[in-house]
Amino acid sequence: MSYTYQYPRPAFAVDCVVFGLDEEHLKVLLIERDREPFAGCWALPGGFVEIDEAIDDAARRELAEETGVENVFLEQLYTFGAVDRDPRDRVVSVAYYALVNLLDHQLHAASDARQAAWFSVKRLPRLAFDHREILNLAQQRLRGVVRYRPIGFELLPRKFTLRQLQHLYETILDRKLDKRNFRKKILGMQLLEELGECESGVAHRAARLYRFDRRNYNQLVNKGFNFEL
Amino acid sequence: MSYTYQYPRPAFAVDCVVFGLDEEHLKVLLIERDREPFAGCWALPGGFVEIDEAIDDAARRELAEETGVENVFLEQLYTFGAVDRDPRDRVVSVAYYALVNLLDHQLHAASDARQAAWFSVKRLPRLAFDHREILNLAQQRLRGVVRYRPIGFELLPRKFTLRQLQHLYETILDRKLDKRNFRKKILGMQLLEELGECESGVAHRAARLYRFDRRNYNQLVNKGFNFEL
DNA sequence: CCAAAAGTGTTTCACGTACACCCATGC
DNA sequence: GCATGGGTGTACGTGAAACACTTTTGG
Repeated sequence: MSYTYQYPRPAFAVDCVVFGLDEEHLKVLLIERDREPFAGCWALPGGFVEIDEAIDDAARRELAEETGVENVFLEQLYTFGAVDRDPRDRVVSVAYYALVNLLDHQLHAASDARQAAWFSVKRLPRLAFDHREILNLAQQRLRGVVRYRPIGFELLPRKFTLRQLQHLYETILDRKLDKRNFRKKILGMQLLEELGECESGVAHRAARLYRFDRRNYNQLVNKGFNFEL
Repeated sequence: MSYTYQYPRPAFAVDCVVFGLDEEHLKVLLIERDREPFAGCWALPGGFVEIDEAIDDAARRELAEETGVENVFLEQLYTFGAVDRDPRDRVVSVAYYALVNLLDHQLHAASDARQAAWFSVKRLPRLAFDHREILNLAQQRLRGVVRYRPIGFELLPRKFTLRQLQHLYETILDRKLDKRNFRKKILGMQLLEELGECESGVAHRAARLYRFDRRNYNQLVNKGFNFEL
């Protein structure tokens, strides 16, 4: 089966930069490619868009197929279309970034990925194609976006402590924050619902658990509220 | 001549949302389509990307071909890829937004445009395809971006008065600003070079002319400065 | 001389920032 | 009992916001 057009067309792909957070680092989900070009090289999960498939859907599908990750926060990042970014053919790729809670997802490599694994953004292997450039832009976007939209929560479990939340911002923004000022500010926004529970299994005083109150956030936005770290 | 591929491929286009500013309104540059679909309908300038052409280059080329507008500030906005956004065929379009000084550009409709004209964003005709959606997103992006990047200047002549600059922000952000506070803040940033000249031909006291000091802005950024309105 | 916009300072208030100690828990 | 992080309040300074009058120019 083949398809013929009057003018040549680029191939059309998606790539996903999936961020996760552990106790130490900001991490990104990579796959080891099973095919040429760059077979054996680490790369962003992604692949070609089907002809009857919206781009966002393609990003979610490829992510699920190659890594097992599903139902996550996903937004378009940028479209990369340098003529020579793929050695085989002209390939235009719409890059997405996703935020997930690391522990929620069992990784299942499949499709044309040999394996899928988390890498610290500070210790990355060599990446295929222009994926390093895509990743850099995604990290930059993430830094910009967490400061004025409450999406950092996507990286945490549904119930989390203020310590975890502060650690999240410190990791992404790459600077220390003052504990008292952070708590004052974030609690003052009325976006966190205190659950009346505490964490357990820690070798120190257990911290209170909170969750992001999306309903109240939406109401506040309607009244003109702007989240800002 | 024709081109054959193993899998079907979307057609691949660009569209440009070109903003300009006059004494009254924020305006956008539209073309009247000469061909089906939507012949006779107003639309964003744009067209198909050549196979050996970077996407940005395609946006600039189409803009020049269809409207005569060249050498402008142009950035990628978003990629639109709904399956049914074009009735003929699957077409993915990378949208760009551009900022120009209205008076610098003589409009020359050509290529597949019958005419090109400026429309106030508050009084728009019906637009082809999903161009209204693209335009809305562009306007939203513009509002977001002028507040923390000094790109508003792209909409003004090289020499401008503080009045014009304030009017620009009031128009884009759609709210009144306090004259004294605005002047204090913008002059305090040391981004404007006073030219020692005044405007002429006005029926009131002539205002001083300034220009944006890009060199100094770049230096300040290197020292950690962040523009913020 | 009238209309129209240019240009200019001060006060007030909110918010960001800096900073240190006691408390609860697990081991 | 000790190590580890949890949790809390205040003082200071900067910057945003509110606000009105005089000056200049063209017609």
